[in-house]
Amino acid sequence: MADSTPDNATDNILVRKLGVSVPLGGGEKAALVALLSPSRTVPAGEDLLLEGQRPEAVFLVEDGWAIRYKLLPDGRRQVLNFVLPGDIVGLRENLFHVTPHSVGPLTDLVVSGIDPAGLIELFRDFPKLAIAVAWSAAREGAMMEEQVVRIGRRSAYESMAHLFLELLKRLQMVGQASAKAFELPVTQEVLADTLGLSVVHVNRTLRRFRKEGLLELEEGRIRLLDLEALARIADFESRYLNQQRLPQTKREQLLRIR
Amino acid sequence: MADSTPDNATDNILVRKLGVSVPLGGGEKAALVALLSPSRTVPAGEDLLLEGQRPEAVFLVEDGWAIRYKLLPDGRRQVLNFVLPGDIVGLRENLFHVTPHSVGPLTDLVVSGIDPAGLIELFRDFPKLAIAVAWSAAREGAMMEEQVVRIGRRSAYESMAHLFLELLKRLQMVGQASAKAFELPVTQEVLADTLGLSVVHVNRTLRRFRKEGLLELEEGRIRLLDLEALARIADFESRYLNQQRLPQTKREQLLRIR
DNA sequence: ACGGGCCATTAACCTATGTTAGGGTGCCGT
DNA sequence: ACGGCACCCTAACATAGGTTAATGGCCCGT
Repeated sequence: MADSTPDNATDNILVRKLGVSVPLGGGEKAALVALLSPSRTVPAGEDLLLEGQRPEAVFLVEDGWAIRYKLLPDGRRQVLNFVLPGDIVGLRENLFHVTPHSVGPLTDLVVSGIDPAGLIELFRDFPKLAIAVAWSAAREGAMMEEQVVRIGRRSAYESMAHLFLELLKRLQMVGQASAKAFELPVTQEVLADTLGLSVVHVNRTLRRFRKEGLLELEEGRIRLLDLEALARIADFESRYLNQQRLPQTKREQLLRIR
Repeated sequence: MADSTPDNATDNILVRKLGVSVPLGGGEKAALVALLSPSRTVPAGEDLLLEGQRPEAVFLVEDGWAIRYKLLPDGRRQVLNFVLPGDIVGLRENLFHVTPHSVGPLTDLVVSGIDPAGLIELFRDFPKLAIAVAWSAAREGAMMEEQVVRIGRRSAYESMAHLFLELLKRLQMVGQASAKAFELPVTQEVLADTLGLSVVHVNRTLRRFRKEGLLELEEGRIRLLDLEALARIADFESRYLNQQRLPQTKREQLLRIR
């Protein structure tokens, strides 16, 4: 849930996101904002990054959705994760001379460019920023790990519930979701390619959720009707998204399984 | 296929690995080595990191294998990736209050501790090291993406071939594999939990590979008999593992280091 | 107003993979 | 030397999820 102090509310979305892990001072905020070039809109069809190409630019997504994905030669597609407002695209990829995945918008995308060299400059003067960026990268890594578990060891029913809950939380953090509903500008095909399923089975599974009264989904808007039930089905644990500290006792419990 | 200059051959394994992306000078190498505490051996049963715990230490793995894994409450396990010699454990996790996954040795593990604060200190004096570490983290991210595609969109047959090829390449880079064979200290259950399959199906799939004369696997040693065929089956593309460094000019731009 | 896409939906059928249930081997502790 | 115990292997059967195919709605360009 986004911080609600008036001060934070007016911050740039990037500042707000990085500020979650490390409190940023005025100088840091200003320096960060100064790095951003004026925003422009990328239309829904046009990929920002293409697998196998040289990564050119680094973007901050200010509004809209995109996916990171990979294609197999026979056309199968796997969506790696969703890119939401506040996310940075292309920073990690910039360390390679060839991008390992593509990034394609699902909606029109409002982005502003970031000068990667300038960002690295900044790290020298504001080490906190380096930590904040590293933290954000680590969080992305944690989400990727959840994605592996979802696909590898959860059923379609479980993993779809898990995905919806993750999206809800992520969107709430950037102020783009209410308590239980959000815009979901995604076809069933995209869901299928995210969860490693077929379109037909995604449809079947959605039907089941609807029949059980767990969610409504129409016209690109989803409403999760029973968060408790969904979290139980998915074994959803949002810790990896907000990283609160575990209470002492629970931590002790977790120690010696298996 | 480690670099074979006598100079590199005697380098510490961490130096050797980080040096792949960014050439390191003598001062950098020495400073890095100075960070390492004397190595000790962790027995095969004892987890280095436990999901949900506070991450305490950061290790360099000097010898042996481990897995990063997650457990679901009902006991299902998903292996996220393999930790091989030269890999660092716990650095990313140190940014969180709570570790998102466990790390368990598959063999006795020779590790030496790294002082994370000291490492971050070093980044100030040797920015190249920061880039090298970031590069290594990005490479891990790329491997994780491959893991998602393997599990989500490849068949058991394809994804097992893909995994074996990835392991072959990774081990060759640290001098632990010959042209087509390597030690594989892994039960079929571990393979199953890595690929999101059942043990029985792993066994079936191995039988098929054997029958087709594509590999031999016995007593913890695997030999890939037809790399070409396996690569074709898996659509294996090793670029994400090699990732030559950026061309000079671009890199200088990025670093702004002289 | 029409045709063609794209998308959601459903039913019928199929198969890759899971589950259950065993048997065999080698190793380890007593 | 013996009984676990971990691991590999296999067969028989079960099912989650894939495939194919068809229908209908909606939007968009002409």
